[in-house]
Amino acid sequence: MRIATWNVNSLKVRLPQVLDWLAVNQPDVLCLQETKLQDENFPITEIMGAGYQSIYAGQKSYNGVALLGKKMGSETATAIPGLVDPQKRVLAATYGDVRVICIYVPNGESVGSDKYRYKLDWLFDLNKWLRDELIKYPKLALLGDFNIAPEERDVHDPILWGGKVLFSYPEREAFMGLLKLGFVDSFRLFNQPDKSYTWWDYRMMAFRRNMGLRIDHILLSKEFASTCTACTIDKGPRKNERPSDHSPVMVELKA
DNA sequence: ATGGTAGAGGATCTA
Repeated sequence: MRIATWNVNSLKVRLPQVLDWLAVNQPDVLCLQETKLQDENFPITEIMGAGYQSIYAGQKSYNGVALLGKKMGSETATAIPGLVDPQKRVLAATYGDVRVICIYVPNGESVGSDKYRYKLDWLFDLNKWLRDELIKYPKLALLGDFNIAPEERDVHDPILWGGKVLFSYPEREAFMGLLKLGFVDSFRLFNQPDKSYTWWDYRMMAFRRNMGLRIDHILLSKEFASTCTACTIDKGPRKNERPSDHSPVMVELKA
């Protein structure tokens, strides 16, 4: 089984790249973030043409998440239970005995801002919800754009980024809080190239200079992680014309 | 101290 995540920064612009990527990589489930599409505009027909079923939760202009599956998912959830939030950042569905939770964690803007507070509160509510989900679903994948670089080696310049949003201690503690629930960072189960990142700013030729951060993650429940055979970042799409600023990440799992 | 780019939508807001 293959499960992948990709922040596409507008599915309208990136649809041809997503269809190409699906054809080459054939994931069983692809999680998308920042679709920036209202539900009535979701390209279900084009995606069906590539052999995938769509589940989506979108809004105008911002945010928006989707799950593309070779089979249709069930038990769909479009928000953290009990959290009233007009921002579409969560989408969960069950594929066979596998629970997939796609998240687009708030960016946080800058440390100390209202959006930063919202991010930390949101992460607290996510943590609370996932305690129950882990009990309910032994095979659980939590993946998406976390907007957090957990460790120094996940940041091209940890001195420059020290204390800044995406790498501040409260955010990194919230990430560690998810690991403490029993999730495993699948990327670190394997030897990886040095300076592996998933996001590069569009500005200052950051990609060419590999000035990136690893902020897109695939966390697996312990039982599920024991079946994981690979986790890879695909830098290819970031080299496309009109690329997303994020690269896809994918895990492979035994049977 | 602040710019640089991209996307949505039609002036800014968000990232």
